[in-house]
Amino acid sequence: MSRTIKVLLAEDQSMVREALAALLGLEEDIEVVAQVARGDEVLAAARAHDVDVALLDIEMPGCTGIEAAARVHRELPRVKLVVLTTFGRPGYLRRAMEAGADAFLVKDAPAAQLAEAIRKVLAGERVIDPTLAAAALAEGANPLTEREREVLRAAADGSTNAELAAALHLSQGTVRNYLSTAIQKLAVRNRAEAVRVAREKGWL
Amino acid sequence: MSRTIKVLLAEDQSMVREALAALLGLEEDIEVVAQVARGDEVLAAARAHDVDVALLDIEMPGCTGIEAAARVHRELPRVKLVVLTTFGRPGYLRRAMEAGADAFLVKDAPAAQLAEAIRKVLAGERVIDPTLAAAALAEGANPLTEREREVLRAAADGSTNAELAAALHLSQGTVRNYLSTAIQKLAVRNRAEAVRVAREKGWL
DNA sequence: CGTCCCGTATGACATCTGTCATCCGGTACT
DNA sequence: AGTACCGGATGACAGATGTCATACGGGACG
Repeated sequence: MSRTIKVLLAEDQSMVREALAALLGLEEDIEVVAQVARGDEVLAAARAHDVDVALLDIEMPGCTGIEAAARVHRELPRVKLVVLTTFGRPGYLRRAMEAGADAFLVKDAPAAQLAEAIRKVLAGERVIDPTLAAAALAEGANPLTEREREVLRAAADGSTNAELAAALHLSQGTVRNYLSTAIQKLAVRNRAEAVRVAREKGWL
Repeated sequence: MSRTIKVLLAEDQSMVREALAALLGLEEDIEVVAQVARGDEVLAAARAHDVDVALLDIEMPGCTGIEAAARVHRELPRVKLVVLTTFGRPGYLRRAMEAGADAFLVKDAPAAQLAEAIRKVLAGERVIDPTLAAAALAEGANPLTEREREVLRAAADGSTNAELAAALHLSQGTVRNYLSTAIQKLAVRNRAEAVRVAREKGWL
């Protein structure tokens, strides 16, 4: 009756990627037909191998798994999308869902959930950790504007105001204004804390 | 003629841990006899299962894989130690070796190297990525004193001088002095950069 | 014994950062 | 037409941060 499920695996750490492939290889009905290590190779590989499900890590070079998910969702809407991540950040979940993901798993969930999630999304179900879903809903939307996010991202490595101003083509005063409003919105006391909190929430 | 190799797997993310177990399970001569998710459970599990090799992730709750390695090395010197990490930080390699590790692998190395490394350490060999080894030697030793490290670690989350002083039972001026010297030793321009650089080098 | 480094501390100083009020031009919604 | 919000900017001010000189007691090492 049903053929095996063709899976694309996107994860930058080869040891983890191949280990996950070995894990999925143990399942009778699942076959990993393609592996990529970069976000920007996902779409082409998914198309070339006519996969049923794409399993995407978020943190990858090239582009994030969320961006890759959005592209696949647009170009190959038939492909089911499972997003897998180290960090259970509510903002990630929200963005993954907006990008068209069908399942969202964190890497410290039991391994059995992986194959299970793949089967469920193919059956049309959505798979989301209920705790995370609650957290994502509870915390509300990202209060930062696009510019504030940019400045905060750029400030994350310890750049000074002068460097930020130069890099973003803004005046130093404007940089300080954005950081100041971001600091207030996040209810913290300096840029370093703002970066940390925004990161933790997946807003960065 | 030799029995199977008994391996202990220590890694906090269960999906990754079980995937690695699946990967090693494919090898005829290797058997994963124990899995733990915390650094502070390594020693007891290694002893209880009389393992030949312990495969240790560095980033774990309880204690780091490096600390766990040091304990096992002291208590069960017969057990070979393979340290596995996401981050190829030269300082990590150095500390792992000082803790008695026999092999040091990064997670973005090919999966085949894992089983290979396990066999090699049992044969008495040491397994280290040559590029990393060179980097570790090239960058020299950690220039920070113990106190400077502590202050930098505490400052990493965005705490202010006043909070650091209170937390570490120091005067504010002393905190500033330590941060200032750390900033100079790392040749950067503020605490945020100092934290970033020290992290990247594995000195934190 | 002298020298060096570490941990700790102070005070003074310059610079950086964060806040606030205020302004302008554009867009979007009512 | 009015209001609200965003991106962008300025100037003034207070407080935080980074630098430097200097000091003292304790190990370590020659």
